[in-house]
Amino acid sequence: MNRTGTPTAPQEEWLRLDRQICFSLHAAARAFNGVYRVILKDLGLTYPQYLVMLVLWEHGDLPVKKLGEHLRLDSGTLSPLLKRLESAGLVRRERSARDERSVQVRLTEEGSALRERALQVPRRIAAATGFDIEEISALRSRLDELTIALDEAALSAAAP
Amino acid sequence: MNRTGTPTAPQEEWLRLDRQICFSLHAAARAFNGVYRVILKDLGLTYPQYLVMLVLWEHGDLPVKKLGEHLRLDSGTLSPLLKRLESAGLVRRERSARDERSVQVRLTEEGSALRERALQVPRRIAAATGFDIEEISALRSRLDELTIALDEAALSAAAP
DNA sequence: CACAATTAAATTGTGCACAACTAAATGGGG
DNA sequence: CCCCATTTAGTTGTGCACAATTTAATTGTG
Repeated sequence: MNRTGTPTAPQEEWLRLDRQICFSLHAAARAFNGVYRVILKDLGLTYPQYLVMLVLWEHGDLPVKKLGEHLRLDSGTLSPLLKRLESAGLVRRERSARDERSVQVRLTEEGSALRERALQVPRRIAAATGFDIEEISALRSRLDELTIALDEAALSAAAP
Repeated sequence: MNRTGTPTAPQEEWLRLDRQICFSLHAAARAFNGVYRVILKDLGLTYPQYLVMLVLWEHGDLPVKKLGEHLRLDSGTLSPLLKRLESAGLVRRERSARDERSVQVRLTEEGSALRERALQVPRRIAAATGFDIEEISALRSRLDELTIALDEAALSAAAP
């Protein structure tokens, strides 16, 4: 490799590197998932369900559409997930009166109350990473840059 | 926050930060997945299938167990995935003669040949990230550290 | 040798991600 | 005012991740 990032290594080498980076990200996401799984078991939440609850706790009641924008998830993922949160008694779903296409997701008493118990989660996760808050922030920034770049690339599709 | 990484922010603030880091990683993994999906469509592979093929191209034929160790995946995930790769004609699965519990995964001619077409994938992915090779390597190192720490934490389980 | 413990795959069941499609409500242009 | 494009949720089908269980082969130990 050289300082400009222009590939000089043979393609074989690139294939090996590709395995490393895509595998690393994949593995890290699953490792995170595993730690959350353990810690969230107490709360009866999965990791994606926890993400939904975090958004609702932060922003209050939201239509499914807005929830999906915050989380980059579509109704294909959210509809069944919200149905499970509803049968767990944490949210209610109500058709909006103003626009009958829209479904408002509302925290129940129980859903709001769960927030108190969730307050200890981030500390435990941070402890599990062994990273301090600045390292976490730095990594987060890198990942966000990456996500933005990748989303753009996915839009401009599959040109070689 | 302060320079030691000791939390001084209120728990409320931590909840917001937690949303950010776990969300960032989750989103980055899915964005990566999306770009691979587009690029791998040509090859008729999904992202996890591509990971399996990369390991086989690099290490040659392997038993399911070893494959799982390289990828941190168990037979619950690999068995159906390998079945799909087999019906796509890319691998064969054969019970080992020496140890009948073990199943050897072997590349077919077609599976080996696919490697040639895969050689262009990493360049296209790297282009999509917009990162140069050193940035990618640095990020990879960070993620690997994170994965190791998280795996350890998951083992020592759910102590508050 | 016999038998219990271990190991390797596969299977089953749950949940998430996403593409493709459907259904219903909305809103703007002729 | 009516029709049609758009918007919002939901549904269906495929594939992955993982826990729990099952089956079969192997290994270790008395």
